[in-house]
Amino acid sequence: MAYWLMKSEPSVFGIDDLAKRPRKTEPWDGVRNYQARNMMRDEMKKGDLAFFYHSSCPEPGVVGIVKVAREAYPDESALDPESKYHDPKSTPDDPRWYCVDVRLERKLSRTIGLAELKAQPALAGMQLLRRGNRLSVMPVSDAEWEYILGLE
DNA sequence: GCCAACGTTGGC
DNA sequence: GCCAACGTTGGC
Repeated sequence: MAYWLMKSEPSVFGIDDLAKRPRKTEPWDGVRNYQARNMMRDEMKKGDLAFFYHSSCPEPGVVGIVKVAREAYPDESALDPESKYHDPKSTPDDPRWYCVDVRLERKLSRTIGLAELKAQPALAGMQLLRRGNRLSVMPVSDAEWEYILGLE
């Protein structure tokens, strides 16, 4: 079982939006970065856990835990001309983009903010904290996972 | 709104 | 294959 971190802008889709979904489950679509896609498509397994991270907002940070409910399948939003995630280079026969389904495990009791994460020497090597990091889906080590939950 | 850091695109 | 231009991300 692997651990992950997945970013979303709460003004677009936040943890409270996920909580309101039927069965608290939602396709994690719209990822348009090859590295992130490859991790979702090739490495994410059903049952894996991920931190739900709020980005581009007043208090960026980890706000909850989600579980991978369905492994990667073609991202239909790429095929939909009406979607803002539409990619004309993706076709049903040769889908370029993939998504997984995530289900809310639980909201954290509080936001564990980016500033707080940065202040932890134990997390100095975390991918999220590396300079210029822009990946929206990234792995989290077992040690990082447990340490962050210990901060809650 | 600014800007640094990337990723992608396309001409050559 | 190189690289400049451009677009996007995301913290501040």
